[in-house]
Amino acid sequence: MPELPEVQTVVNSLAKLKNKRIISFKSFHSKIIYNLDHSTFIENVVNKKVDSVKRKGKYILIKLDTGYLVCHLRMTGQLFLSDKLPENRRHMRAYFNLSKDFMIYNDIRKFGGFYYFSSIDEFNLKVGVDPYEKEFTFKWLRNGLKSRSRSIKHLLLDQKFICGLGNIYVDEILWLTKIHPEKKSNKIKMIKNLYENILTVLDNSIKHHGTTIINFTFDNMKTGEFKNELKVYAREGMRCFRCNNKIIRKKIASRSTHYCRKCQK
DNA sequence: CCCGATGTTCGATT
DNA sequence: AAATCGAACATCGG
Repeated sequence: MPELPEVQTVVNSLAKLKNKRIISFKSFHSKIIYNLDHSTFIENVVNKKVDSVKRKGKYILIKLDTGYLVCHLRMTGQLFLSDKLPENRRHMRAYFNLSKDFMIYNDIRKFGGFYYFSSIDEFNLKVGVDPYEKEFTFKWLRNGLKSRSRSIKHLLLDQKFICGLGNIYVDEILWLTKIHPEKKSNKIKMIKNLYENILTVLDNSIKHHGTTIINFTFDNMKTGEFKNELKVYAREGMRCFRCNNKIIRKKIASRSTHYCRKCQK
């Protein structure tokens, strides 16, 4: 579910986590830690103080005294701060006790979870370039597209290339740039437009606190309003805002893809 | 009731 | 090497 704008929204909502200390960790789902066994994870995380909360791609990076507590929300994860444990704990998979309050992790589908990395280099192996990093330049994108021949939809979804884009925003960006999602990346002409539109779409969505279709929430059940700004995603059968043609939906790169056949070439 | 679909990622198989 | 598929899991709608 959450892509870069939603994860950024969650990171912003966790600002108060800075300088708090993790007193204890409790989990209710055995696969919640991806890269360590539970006792090793707890040894590394408990009694550490939070230095900063940032994001790379779709990962939430919580820098501790030593090492990084990393969270990925996958499809339905929700991470938020609360003074008390919620009444409804049906989907609560874990929580961190922060002495005065809690950081709670809910996840309907149980795909998401946590990592601990002792160094950021170890984490960085998992992802490519984030659109908000200085490495993300027009020239970098042009070289990346020219040197590959996959469909642009597939390439933009590849987290080891650009990290942070997912199914909603790739469809939105390609619609805005008038690029057909199956176009091979090395044949694309409007790379400058594509580069600018990646940042434009992400900026706009972050301003609206991301997109809530069904499950995305931040800061304990607040929802994102970018849903109202979507131009193609979830608009199958409706009219294209640009050319009035019907928006179609087709599986591309194994993902449900929305586009306008008439004005995306 | 059963089938398909859901915003993600990983690993196995073509 | 790159594309495709299923699996991880819960829920909802047709």
